[in-house]
Amino acid sequence: MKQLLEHLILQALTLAHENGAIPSPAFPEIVIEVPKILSHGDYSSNIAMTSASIQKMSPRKIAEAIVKYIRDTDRLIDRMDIAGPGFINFYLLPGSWIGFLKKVHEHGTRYGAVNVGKGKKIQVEFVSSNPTGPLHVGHGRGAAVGDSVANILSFCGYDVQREYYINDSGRQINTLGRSVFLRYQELLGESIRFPDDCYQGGYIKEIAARIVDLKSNELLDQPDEKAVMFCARYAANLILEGMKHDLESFDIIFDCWFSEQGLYDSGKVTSVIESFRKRNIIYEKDGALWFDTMSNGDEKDRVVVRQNGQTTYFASDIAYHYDKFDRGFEQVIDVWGADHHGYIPRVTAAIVSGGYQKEQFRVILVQLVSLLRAGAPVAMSTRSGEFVTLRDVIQEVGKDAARFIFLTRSSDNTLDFDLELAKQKTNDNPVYYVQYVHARICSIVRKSKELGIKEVSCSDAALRLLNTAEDISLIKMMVKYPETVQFSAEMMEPHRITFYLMELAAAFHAYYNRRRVLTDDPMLTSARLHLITSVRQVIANGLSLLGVSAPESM
RNA sequence: GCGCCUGUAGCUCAGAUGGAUAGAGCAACGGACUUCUAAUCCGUAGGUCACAGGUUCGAAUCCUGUCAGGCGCGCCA
Repeated sequence: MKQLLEHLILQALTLAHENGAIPSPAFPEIVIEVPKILSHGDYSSNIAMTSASIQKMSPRKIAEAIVKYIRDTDRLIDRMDIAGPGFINFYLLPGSWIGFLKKVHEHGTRYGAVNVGKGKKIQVEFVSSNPTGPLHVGHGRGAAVGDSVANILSFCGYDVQREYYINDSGRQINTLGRSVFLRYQELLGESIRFPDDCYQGGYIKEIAARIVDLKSNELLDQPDEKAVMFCARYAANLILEGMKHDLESFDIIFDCWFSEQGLYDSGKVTSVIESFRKRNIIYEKDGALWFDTMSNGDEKDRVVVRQNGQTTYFASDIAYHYDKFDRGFEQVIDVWGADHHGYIPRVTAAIVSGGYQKEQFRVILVQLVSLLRAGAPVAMSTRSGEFVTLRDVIQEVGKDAARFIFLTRSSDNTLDFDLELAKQKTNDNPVYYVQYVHARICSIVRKSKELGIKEVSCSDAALRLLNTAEDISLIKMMVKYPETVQFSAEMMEPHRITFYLMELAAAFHAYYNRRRVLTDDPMLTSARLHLITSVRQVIANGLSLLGVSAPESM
């Protein structure tokens, strides 16, 4: 609809200029918006005001010229007003809405899909938690955001790949191995001293116990280094399997689990460093190798090879991001916890050094989650190993509630996740509010079938009966859906879908309480069935972008 | 000290490209089930958009500064 009005206005401007009503053929971008106040029309444009300085005319005069030259060939517009400082307000004929309503059923599960991606290969990397301990709520938020962004992009025509980067090399993995090996020794009766910098959680003991079952006391006879290595590999694999399992029960399936160690094994890390050396963008200082990130916007240069000869995490991360582009992705999205934000300039710098555009790389920062129970903070300490895992949360509140709640805030904001609230079936917990719409409509449809009403395609004459304020406002809400999806895709902000769904749900519940769907008038009944099944379709489509189910009954 | 995020109703938060009278939900108060699911709806009340300047026809939105809270500033990941 907006595009249509844009077209009409452009046409009017051109005509007005040709007929000498306005002097300049230069027109600013035409913006159509839905006024906040109903009495300001169905749509409005500020084009007359933005043109004022170019045309050197008063906004109202320009507006008059535009209105005069609008050629409404499709008979959509009831009337046009010029209001306030120069807004042009459009009031549509009630019948113009039915064309938009029909589109919902026409496009079905694809309704709302705007092809902005045009097949562009894009990768979304998210979660990427170190395999040194179970996933917690914070990872859950990253998972919900990443997966939903991937859903939305894919829906909008991007060729999307979901990837999980496994940090299976380096010091943390070694620490994991040491932690497990110590517990292993402890289980076999040796007296140990368990250092603070080792992983304290109970899961370490469980893993050690499994190794005892598997290997009995064999590892004790091996050199420590070898035993630690075995424990590290074994534990990391086990933890990774657990994460896969947890993520699957969160309905998240990755296309690729990418190993950091693999970058070392294939020599990619060393070859990247070698190429930097040849290009003189890497230099030696204080016995370490530094990469020049400062000339590309970082606040200082960064070490890639330490004094002790070991590469840093940054080194493999450079190789990793180059590898992404080598694999053909035109754009690369990383979903990170906000505590890593300081890392963005150096990775961006590395990407620019590699000859890529900085626009090809985008980080979605997700702020912290605080876990609460009935308003009181739940103690979370990785150090003591006492924390509520993502698995616990899913088990307690359910996948749908968890995913929905993670997406009820913009990622820029911290989020309080209250376990008691998430379980409650009230308005405080909007998942059910939205899902209830779907279930309610399914129930009406079931009822209609019991009454012998067949869901046949509905005539235009019947649809024209949808002319009450409630009917029109529901249809308007649905017309807004594709715009919402598109904007959500462009901004990579899934919470916009969440808020939209809550708004649509409110409009439907209001409708339900004021208008009966199943009436004595067969024509009206079929029209309203058509209307509400459209709402059901949009709710289902939106929920699927969030990764939340649409139940047929509740 | 520097960087990033946040500051909007009592509480939790929406407010893209600057637009008309700043919106929801919760909590409070008053109503609506002989009728398609009351996990619902309707109504009332609630605001110096942290503060101070600036930009312009017009600012919650853009710029500068200040204040408050969070996060980060390793040859850790």
